Amino acid sequence: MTYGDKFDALAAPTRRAVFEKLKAGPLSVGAIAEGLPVSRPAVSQHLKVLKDAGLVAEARSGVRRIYRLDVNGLAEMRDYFDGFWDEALDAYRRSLDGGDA
Amino acid sequence: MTYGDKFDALAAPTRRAVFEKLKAGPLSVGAIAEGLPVSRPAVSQHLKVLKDAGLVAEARSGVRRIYRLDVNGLAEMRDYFDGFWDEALDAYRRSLDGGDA
DNA sequence: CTGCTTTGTAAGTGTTGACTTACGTATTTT
DNA sequence: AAAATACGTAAGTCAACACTTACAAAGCAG
Repeated sequence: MTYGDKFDALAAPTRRAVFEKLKAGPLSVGAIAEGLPVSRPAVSQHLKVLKDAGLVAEARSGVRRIYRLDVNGLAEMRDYFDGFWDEALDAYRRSLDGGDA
Repeated sequence: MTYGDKFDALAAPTRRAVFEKLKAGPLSVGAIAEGLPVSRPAVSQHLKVLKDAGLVAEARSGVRRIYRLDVNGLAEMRDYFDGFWDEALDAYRRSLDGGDA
């Protein structure tokens, strides 16, 4: 549930493909696996990692499990990244001021 | 130089530590390695990955090499993430409209 | 209740990669 | 020029992990 887990979860290309498929909306495991070049169990394992990282959420619907993006997890990651961005820009401006004038 | 390379570069904890050290400003390789629980060559290897991913830039200064964050690479990653965020929110709102009203 | 569908999990395998030590190279200093 | 500093690179090792097949569980249809 930390930043590191999220970056780590998005590192593997297949897992990123799973994640991006959910951009369009909630999907069942089978629907996610369709078109991907890996087996369905592999997709299940990727979904577990994404869920543990707080990037996706799960809902039962009969025999299916519907996965969707976790908006809160996305917000956390965006906040972290925005903070990083601000600090980096500050340091960049300082380096221009003090270092080159 | 793509998004995937950037996420992959930030997945490894040590490499993320190297990256975050550069938030405060440019540093030499030795200064980066100081305090980290890995050898200096390991830091060199991490810096190569970060540089290939477009996240850091290098400058020679005498016998030292000064590394700094690559603002352009950071901007690319932020843009990708913002786009993702927008699409995800759209899909989220659509799912609330059509699915639950 | 029996069978079919959908999914998660266990166990095993192969590859990737993070790390180490040893060495080569370039630049500054005396 | 010789020695010292700061760094990158090569080679090897060990653990992590993405993936597979086989199996178990849970819900729905006949």
